[in-house]
Amino acid sequence: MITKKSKYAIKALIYLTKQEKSKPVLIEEISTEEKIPKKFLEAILLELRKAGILGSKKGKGGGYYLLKPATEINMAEVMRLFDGAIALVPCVAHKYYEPCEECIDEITCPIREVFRVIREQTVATLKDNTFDELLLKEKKLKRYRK
Amino acid sequence: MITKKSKYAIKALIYLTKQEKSKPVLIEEISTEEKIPKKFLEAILLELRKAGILGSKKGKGGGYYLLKPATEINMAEVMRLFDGAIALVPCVAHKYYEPCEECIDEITCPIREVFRVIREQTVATLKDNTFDELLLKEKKLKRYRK
DNA sequence: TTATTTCTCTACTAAATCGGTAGAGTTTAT
DNA sequence: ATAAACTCTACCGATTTAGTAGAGAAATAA
Repeated sequence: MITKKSKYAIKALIYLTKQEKSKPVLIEEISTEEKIPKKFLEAILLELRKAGILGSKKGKGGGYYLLKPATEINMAEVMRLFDGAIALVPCVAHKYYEPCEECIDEITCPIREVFRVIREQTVATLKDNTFDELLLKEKKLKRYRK
Repeated sequence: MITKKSKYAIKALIYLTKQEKSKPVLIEEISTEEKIPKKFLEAILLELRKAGILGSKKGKGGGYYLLKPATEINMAEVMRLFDGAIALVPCVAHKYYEPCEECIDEITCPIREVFRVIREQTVATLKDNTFDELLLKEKKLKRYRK
């Protein structure tokens, strides 16, 4: 399962994607609109800023805003930031590779093969979903509901 | 990430798949051969028995054995048993569905759409991998190494 | 029938992670 | 100078993970 941090981060980024670009949005506003505990959200937005995804401005008229266009931020990037590896076993992780401690022979491990495929599928899907794509999806879903 | 319990369970099942069927194998043997802590493995095998995947026999000549043919046990089943939902968010889980607490509108949630696709891909891959398929994969990998 | 073998069950525990909260500090605009 | 905002450090309770300990029950063999 994904952590709440990741889910909150994705929601906050969707919210920011909807705004007029470069206009800073208050933590407070995102917190109430998206129902994310404010203090927790603070930490999340800070991490997104340190990762170069968001920019911030202090003082009156301050807040957070997207640094990159929404076409260049995807779900894989965000999830890796907050949850670490996307892979289900460390030995097939890309950015966070580690041998499985209890593994006897990585090269001939059939479990590894399966999880390698799953990781590739998952990462591909997450990368396809940039934040503008997510907005598009939401619009489509809202049309269908009517 | 998958838990060690799941990984150990899969390894133990692969080991049992390799044995002459219906011949019980000692916990001790699986533990030393697959390098799984014995006491921990006991709990795992017990759970597999309660799930109807393994049978057991007590006393001398006892041990654990597969109850179903290896073509009818797959990785999805095992992982669900030990780790619960395969989905990355509860709202797209199949066997373990729960609404996301912080979700405002499930029907128009674009995040949900993405995770629904990922869950479908992952489950399909895990289901394809029955234990006889895993054995086959291992054989192929061993051939290639030579 | 008694000893031995082997699985079964309950209870505990140490460490890590998750999902936060508290509060002081720093920067910027007015 | 003051108020508005983000920034940073430190903490905390609950849950989960990865085990361990030890007694019990059933089956077999002597």
